[in-house]
Amino acid sequence: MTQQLQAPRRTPLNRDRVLQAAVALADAGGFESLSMRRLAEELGVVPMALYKHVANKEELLDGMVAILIGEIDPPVPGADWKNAVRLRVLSARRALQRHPWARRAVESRTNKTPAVLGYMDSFTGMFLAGGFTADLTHHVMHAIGGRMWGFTQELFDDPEAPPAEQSPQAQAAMFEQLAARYPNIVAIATSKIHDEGSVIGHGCDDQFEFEFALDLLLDGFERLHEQGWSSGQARLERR
Amino acid sequence: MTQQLQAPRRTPLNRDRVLQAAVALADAGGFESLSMRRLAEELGVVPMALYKHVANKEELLDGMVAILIGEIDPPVPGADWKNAVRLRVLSARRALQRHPWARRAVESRTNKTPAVLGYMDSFTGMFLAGGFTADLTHHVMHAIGGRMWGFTQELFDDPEAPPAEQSPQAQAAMFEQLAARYPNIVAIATSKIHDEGSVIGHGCDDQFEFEFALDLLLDGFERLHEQGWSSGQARLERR
DNA sequence: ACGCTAGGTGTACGCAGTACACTTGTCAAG
DNA sequence: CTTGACAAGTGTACTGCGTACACCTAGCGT
Repeated sequence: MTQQLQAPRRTPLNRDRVLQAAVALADAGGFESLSMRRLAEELGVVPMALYKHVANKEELLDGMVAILIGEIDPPVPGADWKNAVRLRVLSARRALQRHPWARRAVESRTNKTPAVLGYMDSFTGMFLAGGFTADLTHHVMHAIGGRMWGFTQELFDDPEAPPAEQSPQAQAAMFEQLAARYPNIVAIATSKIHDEGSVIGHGCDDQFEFEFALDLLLDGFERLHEQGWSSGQARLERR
Repeated sequence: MTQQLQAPRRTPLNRDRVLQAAVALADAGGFESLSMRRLAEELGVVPMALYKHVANKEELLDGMVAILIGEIDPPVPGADWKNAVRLRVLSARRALQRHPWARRAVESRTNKTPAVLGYMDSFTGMFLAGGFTADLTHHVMHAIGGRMWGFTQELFDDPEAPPAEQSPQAQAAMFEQLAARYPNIVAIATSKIHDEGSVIGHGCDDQFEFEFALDLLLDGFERLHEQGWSSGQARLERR
């Protein structure tokens, strides 16, 4: 009785609702905009209330990463190792793209929560199941590194915000200057324009770039695997 | 006269001294410990004084990255592209290791300062000089991504701080649990122990891992280059 | 002698994370 | 029905951060 009349008596918080809200907040406003205070406000609660459910902000981030990992597809059952890995990495990549904050979160964490370990373990298992030696698997896991998480250092992010309005000759002058200072960058940018009939600063096909590197690595792994590569032998062969 | 008697009249700050001090501070205390206030204190000056020399903290970080880039060796003149790239990346890696804060700094920045562009340009030039097409060079630059900076996402960082003192049977129980939960990770860790006669948590040979992935990529680049690879053709061939 | 300017100061604001002491609603045991 | 333990939420306060803005001051060219 007292309940429905006065205080709306919102359902109490719990760890999961806190994490979900944090994810939603970061999805909407980016990694930077996620603060304990804003999160609390979003949940209609005083900041310190959150600390009944997560120990501190670090743990909050760990929990968010765990949610992210939960969204990555498990290995597809029937596939050979190469396809299995490929599909899974691309699934991870999609998850990352749904949650742009995640790259920063993963980078900032010294990953060793159960969720992270579980993901890495299952990932490792794909190579072992494919007949890789533990040795090769180990190095391969290192090599795939960040890519396992579905991202790479995006180098050519947004190439120089919209050029603002500028007279054509000013633009040409600017271009001259760029070409003088960074001839090689301009060379490859120019070749792209030629291929695609697009304007400067068109941007790259991130997905293509990502798969390019991924497949290069996977092909390399395959070759080593077929050759019975081992790290001991490799060490000896190093100049 | 007034000078040498009273106020010690320290030499005035300038942008360079500020940046150098910032680098020193971050070297000593890590990325997290670098704040404008601490930096000012280190320089014997009030925080706001720094803003006469750098616009804000972002610019400070950009300046620090520029210093870092300055420490990377230029391309060695005589070498073929592969060696040139390899040596340069390893030089970048050494610079990164001298300045542990740099990974975070580079990650957090949306790199397009002149220093960064200059480095990328010169890097690009190594491939072009090696006879790579602009097309291949472009994708290769993406693929080498973070590695160009001398780091990769270090996944297995410090594997579980020193095990603390614990009874042998407690340790064995712990191991059982780990093995049950993360069988694959344990499998590769165990194989490493076997090879090297070392204890658990020995850690990885980061340098070896780094070069492993680097060479895998470089070999891949070489193969594509020899085959006259082009992205247009590659797109067509994708399933 | 004078005022401009570059470099340094002081004060203050809003935001962050979180320690610590408190109230309050719920429910099981006496 | 009382009680008192406990989990959830509150309020206040502290420290540290980046930095806006007004001010001072020494040294210089005119």
